[in-house]
Amino acid sequence: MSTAEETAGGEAQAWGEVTPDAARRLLVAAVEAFAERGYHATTTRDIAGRAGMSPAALYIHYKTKEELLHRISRIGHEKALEILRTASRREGSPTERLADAVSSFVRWHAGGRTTARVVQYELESLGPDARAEILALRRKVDGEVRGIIEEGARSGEFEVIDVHGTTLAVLSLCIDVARWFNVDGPRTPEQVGELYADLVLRMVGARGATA
Amino acid sequence: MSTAEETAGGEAQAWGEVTPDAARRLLVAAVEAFAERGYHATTTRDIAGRAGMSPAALYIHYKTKEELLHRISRIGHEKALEILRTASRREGSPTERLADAVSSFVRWHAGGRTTARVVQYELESLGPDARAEILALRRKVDGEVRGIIEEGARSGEFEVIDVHGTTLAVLSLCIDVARWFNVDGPRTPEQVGELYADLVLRMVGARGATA
DNA sequence: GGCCACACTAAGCGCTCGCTCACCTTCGGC
DNA sequence: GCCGAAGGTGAGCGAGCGCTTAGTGTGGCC
Repeated sequence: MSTAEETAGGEAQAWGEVTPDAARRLLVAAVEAFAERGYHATTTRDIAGRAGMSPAALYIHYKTKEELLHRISRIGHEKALEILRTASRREGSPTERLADAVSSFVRWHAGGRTTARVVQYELESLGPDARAEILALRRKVDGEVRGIIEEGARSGEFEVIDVHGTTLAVLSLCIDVARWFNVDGPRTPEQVGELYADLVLRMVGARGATA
Repeated sequence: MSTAEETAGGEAQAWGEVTPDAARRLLVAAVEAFAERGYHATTTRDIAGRAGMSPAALYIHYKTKEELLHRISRIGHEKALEILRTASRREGSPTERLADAVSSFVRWHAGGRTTARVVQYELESLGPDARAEILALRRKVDGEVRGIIEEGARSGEFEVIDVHGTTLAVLSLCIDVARWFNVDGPRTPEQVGELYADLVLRMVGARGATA
């Protein structure tokens, strides 16, 4: 924990870019509500209430309830993509970069579980246009991970039979952390990140994976 | 595809035990609707319509919409548990049994994706009592997989640092198949099952995992 | 053939949903 | 000190929700 914002109820630092203050409070309230109950089970009255406002206030800053989900989903996916890009483009062997990518991606899913849940599991609540936009971002996310695995396979550093399938599995493993991770559980996000990096290196047959 | 029931729209054979006929049709309709749109976004009118009945017909066979979800969830979890128990209790080394468990568990999640989605992702839509009952079943599911991994670790056949964490990851990997698997995609459930069995054997450091 | 239990429907109740609208504050600029 | 824009509220709209109720067909049993 390097900053105070990472404590319970936090994650808010990620939304610093959202500008009028009231709009940000509504967005954060929506993230919490969507993560707790799901998009369809959340009412606009609940969101406004959490933000300390009347139900009508929501519609000053957002056209519809769906626009809230869309905004959350886009910002979240951009953040996820940025995390993987940073890991992918740093210096180092494919092994090091894959371990870095997995551990930081997992840390984000565990530590920011509230946000990650909405981002990863409420995709289908979006309308067709918004969903298409988000799916394009997801393909880029896939591409970053596949790139590292492909490189390791080409160089002989990894032993992978099915690059596409393995990429899918690695991402799936990381994403599902948002479903089961429990803040009050026995593991910190850092510990899960480390464990998962090790497991993934084993999956790709990286030489020197923890024996 | 060994039987006609496994074709599109199928999965229905799994509900053979549900009687009378109308109650089963409603249950199958509910599974499809919940999987497509989620529990909260599904209306009782939609379920009844899919089953070719009037909205009121639902309440002859089920007390509430939630009872439908509860029934689906319980039957599904029992089926999942049965699959893992069969693999866990057969003869063979931990390696063989783990490969069998993962490949059959994954086949179920991919082939019966509709059902598996509801079973795995609509848990939180249940009320407290029903959820507690289902969570007990999930702990048994965990136990079956952990048992195999523990045995392999004890005998030295596997190289596992964190048995609990690895069990969690293996199950997570299998379960998430229900989220991403696409019937029209390039892989059959059998192929995904095989791929995943290999990946999991690598994760546990099984000797003789595909090199 | 009369009767009842059962499965089902048409209509609709009470409620809550997403969202709107008329109105009220607050505040910087002149 | 007045003014308009920006940000907010209270009340309430039409719609659709989960679920109920009164009534309808139908098949098996004596």
